[in-house]
Amino acid sequence: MDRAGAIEDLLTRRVAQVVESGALRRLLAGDRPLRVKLGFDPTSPDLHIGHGVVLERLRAFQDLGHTAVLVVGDTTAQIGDPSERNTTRPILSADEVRANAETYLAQFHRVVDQARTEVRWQSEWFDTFGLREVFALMSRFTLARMIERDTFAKRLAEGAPVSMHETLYPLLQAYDSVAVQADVELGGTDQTFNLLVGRDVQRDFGQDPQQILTCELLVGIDGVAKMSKSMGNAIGLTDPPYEQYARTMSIPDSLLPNWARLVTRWTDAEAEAFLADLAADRTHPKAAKQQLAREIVSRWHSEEAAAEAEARWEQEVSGGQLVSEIEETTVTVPLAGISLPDLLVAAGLASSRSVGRRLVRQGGVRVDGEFQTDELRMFAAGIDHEVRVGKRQAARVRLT
RNA sequence: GGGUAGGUUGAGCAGGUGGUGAGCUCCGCUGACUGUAGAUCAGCCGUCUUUCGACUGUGGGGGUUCGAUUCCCUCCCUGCCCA
Repeated sequence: MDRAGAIEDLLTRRVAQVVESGALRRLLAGDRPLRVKLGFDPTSPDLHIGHGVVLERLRAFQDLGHTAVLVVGDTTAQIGDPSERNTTRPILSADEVRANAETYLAQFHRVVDQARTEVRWQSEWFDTFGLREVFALMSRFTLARMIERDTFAKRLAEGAPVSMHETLYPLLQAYDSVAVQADVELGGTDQTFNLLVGRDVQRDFGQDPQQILTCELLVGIDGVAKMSKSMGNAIGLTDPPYEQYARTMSIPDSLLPNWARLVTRWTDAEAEAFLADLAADRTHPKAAKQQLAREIVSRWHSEEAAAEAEARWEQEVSGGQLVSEIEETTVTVPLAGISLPDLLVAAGLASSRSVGRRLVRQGGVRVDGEFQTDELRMFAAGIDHEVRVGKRQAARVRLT
């Protein structure tokens, strides 16, 4: 791909919106290496494949000779991004923040070139930020402007609490752009408001406002909310191959377009062809999803890992035979033996004895392949058992 | 500061002004069906209990009472109105 084509691709592929695309095009056409900012809060360090979309755009900037500027939000982490619903966040210790940042960076550099990345910590400028500076920052913004933001507006309408310090979050993130002199900032569409505030604040500090490029959001495996670790609907970049494969297979069919366009290495033409075949019934939805799952695992692990994961999934889930390696637990059995519900609890397959009893009654428990009906069955020490609950959970239990 | 409405099991609610709140909808779990899921259907969905039952739970703490989710005191948290 030539440079013009690469620029075009950068500005359109998986991109939701470019603020002032004309201005960004002129910057990209110039000789000056641009400073392309991306911020993250070191609250939860694990990246998921939805983040991959933004990282890949950042990498595309690098490939055109620009510099990635990663801002570690060690200050704003203590507020919590208001675009997440949860208001209460634990205050992290400095050590936790550092550890999270390290984990994050290791995953980040799987996509983004380390050599052309500048890592900056917010505390660098915010630790010496005085009340005067806070005043200056706040005075340039109005309450009306702040509460027009959709998440605040929504919470206010619902009668949910909005804390004052949360309104500070966008301002602090915006000031980061001043501190690192960002030319461009990237983010998901949920970051649009924060990114726009950055432009205003930069103008106030005499800088040219940054250009903004937002990426399409990936919908989580529940098919409803955007992918997020805290929602439990995410696939982590470092999740093991089988995990990634199986979780991809569990997405609803309706999500295939969203995923095919965002999380594959396919070109737009390839993705559209894939979707056209699906729509015209030339591809079975299951086969299509398997193709997608293979692509995801291949991308983050390897083709071999993807093939293995698929073979295992076919056997275990599709074929209904869970035979693979299972976690092994050792349980010390009292002289009288251990009852089935206790065994389930000890193996971590039930949260309480009552739950264990219910599972047995509902016919969801198998021991060594046999469905169990007697919730009072006792097990003696010395014999190991393979215990399964439902289709997914299993443990090998060593009784001593 | 004044007023007012609230805080009930993971979430959202109902109920409840002294005589047993485990009731609903989500979520979740198990089974059936399928194409793995989803959808649909059936069941379950506080803890303990060989099933008879027992215990815990209505923001925290204290009080009155034979008995408190209910009455009283106090503290914490949230919405709205007024200033």
